[in-house]
Amino acid sequence: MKQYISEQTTRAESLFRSFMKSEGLRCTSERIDVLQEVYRSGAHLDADEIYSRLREKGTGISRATVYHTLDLLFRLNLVSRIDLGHHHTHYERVLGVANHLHFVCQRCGKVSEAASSQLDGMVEKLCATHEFSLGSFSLQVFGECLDREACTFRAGKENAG
Amino acid sequence: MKQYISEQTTRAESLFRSFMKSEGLRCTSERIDVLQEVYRSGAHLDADEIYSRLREKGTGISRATVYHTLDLLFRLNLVSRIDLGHHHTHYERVLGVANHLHFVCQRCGKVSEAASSQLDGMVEKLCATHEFSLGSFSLQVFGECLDREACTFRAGKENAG
DNA sequence: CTCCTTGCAAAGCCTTTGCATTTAC
DNA sequence: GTAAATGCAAAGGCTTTGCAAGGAG
Repeated sequence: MKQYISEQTTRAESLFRSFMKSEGLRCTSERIDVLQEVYRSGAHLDADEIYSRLREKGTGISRATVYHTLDLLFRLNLVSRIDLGHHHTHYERVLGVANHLHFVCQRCGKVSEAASSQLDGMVEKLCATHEFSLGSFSLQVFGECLDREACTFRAGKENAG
Repeated sequence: MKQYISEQTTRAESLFRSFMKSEGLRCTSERIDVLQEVYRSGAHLDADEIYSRLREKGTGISRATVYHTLDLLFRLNLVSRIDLGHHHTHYERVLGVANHLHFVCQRCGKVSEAASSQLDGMVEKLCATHEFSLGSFSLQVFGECLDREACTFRAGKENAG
């Protein structure tokens, strides 16, 4: 698994470098840092979490740059935006995790994931039918954990709105 | 179609009334107004659009009440929250439109919809497997219109971020 | 050398909150 | 009559923007 993430991170980085070159944009260390943070964590982070993690690692990045870079990565379809019901955007890597969805419990706020082998194909088929070029997609399911013992997670930042 | 929407609006309203009764909450005219606005429009509106539309109709509702009510309707799974990449939440009716998804063009900002007969069943199956009780779901696909002539839509509020 | 990018701080926008008033039941 | 809901305005929190300084190509 660790191997796999590292592989996708490298792949994302090299894709990013060619995108940048073809668009006449610059590959700054800040941009690479943001890309790596999203890819290595493998979780759904919000802009502030990315900012804090990078600052903790000693990167002197600013919030403005984090937001700018996330916009850029989103436009290039290297990260996807997801709405977990917290009234602010979360970001997630695209490469290597296309076929999954999020369950958001409206009672305890917990976010869990599920993979589906069908999902990817289905979205691709729908895009083809509707003349749409697929960049990224996100599927959120809101509801409640059925396992009431598991439904206890509470943390300020992670609770459903 | 108009007949169908009206039917779903009535169904939503009566469901809403029983929910309210069972929870000991009150059916105020403001709450009914918000519910009807979302159901009758049939589109994905944001909180401010709902507020403006109701004000234009002469309803003296406040923004605070619109937000409170949308929270309530979301918790009751009568409306769903969707993220169309505009950094603020849009709302959509749940009853009668479960099996559809949104295409968001990152170039022109246009949002279009597609229905899928498989989608609903697939999400239900995944919920069952993962011990999750389905309230509502939303699927957004970000990418670009392939039909370049159609890809021209530009309007401040509706552009992709 | 150019002009893209960064960082800071301020501004902007959406959403929530506190409190007095109103209202559904 | 009483607890719940509304409305206003202010506060809060996430995101964007303007501009000077810095840096990649």
